[in-house]
Amino acid sequence: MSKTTPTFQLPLGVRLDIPQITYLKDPESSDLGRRIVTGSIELMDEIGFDDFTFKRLSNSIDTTEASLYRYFENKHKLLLYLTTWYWYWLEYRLVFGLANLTDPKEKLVKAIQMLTEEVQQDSYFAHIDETKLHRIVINESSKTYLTRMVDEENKMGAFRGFKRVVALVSSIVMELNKNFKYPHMLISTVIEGAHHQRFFAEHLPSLTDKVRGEDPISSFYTMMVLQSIGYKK
Amino acid sequence: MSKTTPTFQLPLGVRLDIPQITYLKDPESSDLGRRIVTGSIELMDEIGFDDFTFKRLSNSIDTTEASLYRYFENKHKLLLYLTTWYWYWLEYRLVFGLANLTDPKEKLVKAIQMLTEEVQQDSYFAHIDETKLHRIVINESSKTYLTRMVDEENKMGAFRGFKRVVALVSSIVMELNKNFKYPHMLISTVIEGAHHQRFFAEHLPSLTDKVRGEDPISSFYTMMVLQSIGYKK
DNA sequence: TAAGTTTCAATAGTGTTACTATCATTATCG
DNA sequence: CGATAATGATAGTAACACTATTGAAACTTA
Repeated sequence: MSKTTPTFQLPLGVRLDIPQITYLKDPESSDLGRRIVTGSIELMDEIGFDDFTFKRLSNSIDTTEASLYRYFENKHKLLLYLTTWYWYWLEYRLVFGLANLTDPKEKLVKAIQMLTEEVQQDSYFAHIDETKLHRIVINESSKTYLTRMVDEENKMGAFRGFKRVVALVSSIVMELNKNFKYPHMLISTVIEGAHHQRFFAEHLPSLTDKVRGEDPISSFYTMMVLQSIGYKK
Repeated sequence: MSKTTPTFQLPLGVRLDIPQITYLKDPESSDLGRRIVTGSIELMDEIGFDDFTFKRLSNSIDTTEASLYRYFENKHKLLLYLTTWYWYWLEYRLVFGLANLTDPKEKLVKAIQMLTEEVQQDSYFAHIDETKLHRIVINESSKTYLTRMVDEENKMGAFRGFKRVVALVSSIVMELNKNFKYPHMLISTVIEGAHHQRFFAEHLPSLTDKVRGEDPISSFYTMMVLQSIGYKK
């Protein structure tokens, strides 16, 4: 037992098994590691990925640059770790949230909801602020793959988290319409689209639409999916 | 008359009026300026925005770093210039391509086509390779707004080009269904979505779908738009 | 043709970032 | 208690993103 942060037992003994390409040393394995994760979410949410540096992070969590490099090769890999964590967490919540449902339409609607809505919950996992992490995913996650290293990193499984979520929800689409030709395109469009729309709503509102009394982003994508797969009431 | 590059008269005397926030000195106003634009498209397409530096550009077009800084404040602004150019060019083509059509459905289908298909044409404008520029837009355009400076740059009109394209096509959507609640969301989803899907098709294929004998990206988004606005044959 | 003005090249220099390396110190664990 | 792993402290390097200054062409206008 560590004497500093309490070793919080994850719900149901779950442990998110993040691919190793993202880190050099598992940040879950030490107190410093967890502080790096906590602190980087805090700082990146505050100043954004571009201004985020290992120097600033080391100051804010009171350690040294050199120590950070023992856990993560560079800040890009750290972002990859954080976003991957988010996808695995989302997958976990999806599987859990859909477990008891039998009606495929209901399953799909709930899944789309979970993919597109804002994250309110907090403290599922001790040292991670999911709300802040979600904002980071909205603002920065495209930057994980829009790089020269995509192909190489992809080979090593860096994007497995995102792919699994897409595959999971696509399979529900196929339950509802087995002749649908574009399930993956549809779902990856929804996920990335919802992120961009949240960004637009905050910064470039003329690229979105506001509707009183509802979350237009969730509503729009739910409607869009059902219409696209030709769902009849 | 300049003695170096021939002063190519733009089709119909059109001149794309790119907002000034993107540049310090109009690159259309000199030979060096045009070489910067040509060379940056070439180089950025080749090595990507992240590895692209003013030093490398100055070497490749045989000028100095300092000279580049006279035209563009930094490489971010240069990317902004290039993508804005692309949006204005697209808007121009859209207006032109839809001019003779009266049936709103036909107009919408053609517009979606133009928004989502690959750019084959070339040499509309003398010193710009539109095919390479389109690849840059696909790979890098999200980076123009996913920054800390969005709000500030937006105030100064930096994203007018994108907004105008979205507004233009949204208005066609509204012609077809005046009660539709999410025209801007729909169209900005299509544009950004199509870019991402092209990227996925090349690098992360399990996030897309392939269909023999058609361009699945154009087909998917055309279908998606028509279904979403509830178009009945 | 001379003078002014714009344009660009050349060079140098600064602060910051993204690392890498080394060695001392402190926990942890068998 | 001794070994080993984890961290801290410090230093240093190469590249990058600029800024500043000066001087030479070239082009413009009187």
